[in-house]
Amino acid sequence: MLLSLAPTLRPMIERLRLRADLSLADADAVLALPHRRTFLDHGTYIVREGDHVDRCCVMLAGFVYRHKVVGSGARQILSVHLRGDIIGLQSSLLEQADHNVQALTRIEVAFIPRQAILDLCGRYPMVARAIWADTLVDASLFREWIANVGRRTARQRIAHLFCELALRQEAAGLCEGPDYSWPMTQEQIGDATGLTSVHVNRVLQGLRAEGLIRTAKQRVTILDWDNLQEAADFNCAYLHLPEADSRCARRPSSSELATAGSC
Amino acid sequence: MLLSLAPTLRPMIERLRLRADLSLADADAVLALPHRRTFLDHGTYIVREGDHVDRCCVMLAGFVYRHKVVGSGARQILSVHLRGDIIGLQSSLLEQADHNVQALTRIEVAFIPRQAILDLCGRYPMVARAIWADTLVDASLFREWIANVGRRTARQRIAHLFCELALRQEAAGLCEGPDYSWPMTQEQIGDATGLTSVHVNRVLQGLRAEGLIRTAKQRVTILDWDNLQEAADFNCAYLHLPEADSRCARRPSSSELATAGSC
DNA sequence: CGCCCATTTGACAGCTTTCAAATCGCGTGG
DNA sequence: CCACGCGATTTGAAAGCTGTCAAATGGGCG
Repeated sequence: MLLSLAPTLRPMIERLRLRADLSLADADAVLALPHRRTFLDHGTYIVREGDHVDRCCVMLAGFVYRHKVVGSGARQILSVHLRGDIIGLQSSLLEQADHNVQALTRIEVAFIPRQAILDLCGRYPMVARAIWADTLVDASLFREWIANVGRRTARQRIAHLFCELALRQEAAGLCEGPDYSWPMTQEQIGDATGLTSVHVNRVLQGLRAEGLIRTAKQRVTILDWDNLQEAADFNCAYLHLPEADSRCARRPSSSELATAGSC
Repeated sequence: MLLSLAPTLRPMIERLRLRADLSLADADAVLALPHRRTFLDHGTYIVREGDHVDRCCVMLAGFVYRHKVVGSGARQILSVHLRGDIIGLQSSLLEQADHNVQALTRIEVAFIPRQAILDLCGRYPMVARAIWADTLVDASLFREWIANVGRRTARQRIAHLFCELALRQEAAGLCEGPDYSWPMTQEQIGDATGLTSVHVNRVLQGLRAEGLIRTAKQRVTILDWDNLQEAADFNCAYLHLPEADSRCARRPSSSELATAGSC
């Protein structure tokens, strides 16, 4: 059942299995994809706006973020990505990249040639469907972010970002209780939520004072999930996580998590 | 070369041809898709958040918009769609719809069963690739909108919306000079840009006073494209319109358009 | 002619931004 | 082990863009 030889791309399989029912043959074909595994330092650009990209990138460890720079020089972060996420498909099917992708932390990734992906999709329809579905989930997150920066208060936006990254880390099997890694500075939180770092700082102080979160260096502890979720106006449906359906509206509290063994 | 029988889905072919090189066989297969053509009144919901959707929808005429409603009751418009756009693929590959799709005007659409699309994609890889690429362009627009509501001023956001819809109408072959149909009320412009209708009204007055645009009922005239584009911080690269490459950074002025015959 | 929705207008409150400047945290070098 | 350096976090005060709340005006349609 589990695959043997150098399963570098296993995070990719795990992800695609969430998006469609893959047969063993499908999974083997994915694992057999040609790829180059590498480590990259914090700050490294994976894609630059305007680039012509001919490969995609599977996240194995660490965090990256997509962003755009507007005319005034301000930066807008568009999404954050972690283990299992597949990025750069956009850029590889389209003419040129319309945004930047940059490492938020030191990362481990696998680069897969664009043509290998296209060939795979041509021969394994269910894999194609899974990858396509994954890009559609990507788009769903973008839509939620539009609503987040467009119609929520600063407090809600920031709390929402915490909820999203926490749940996605859980889904990727990265969590250990209510404690999550937190790769963003306050300035980056601002760039993700359309706020200034100064204001982010003040809102963060509020969330801490209310006992919703606790921050340490590079980590965050969610002390009160229920209230944080409410403060965030967060509904995880947009993440399209299978089996999250029932747990979603009211996700298990931190204490329940310990016994549920889901982490 | 041109196709004969009831080419209801021709707008879809024209769109997909922008996304990939389709053979005649590919095109015929698309035109042969089973579908139901219908007219729907302004305000009709095509997809509701939470729906389980089993069809997609090709726009033939009129405008629709996607939107979400946040906890406070405020609405955020996520995108506007016109002739040739294919919507509801998101909802048909994923479990349930994460946003609403509603008619902005009276519209003409063709509904295609989800399974027919999946079958088609399985048998015609280039069609699959074209449709996939089209959904990726969709995602690109979402990303630009995140940057728009997140990091631009009210004036830029609104001007940007005008630029986008103008260029997309041109690309769809809907325009007749610098005069475009404009299906949105000021309140809807606000919902699309994260502003209130009151403020939209004031900004609009500014744009008119500066001679950038002129609005009539349901229509807008772009009087000074170059300056509107500059006021909008608009760069059309994110639309991924073929051949717009060179015209993009500096698009032909209104006067040039008349002689270029591009409309 | 009258209703209803969209557009305007005014005054005022307020959430966020700006602009500095101080403090903190932490890896590095002496 | 401690000083240094630099980025990240905090803090303060003041300005400003945008929102809020009404109310008036305008335009289209039955």
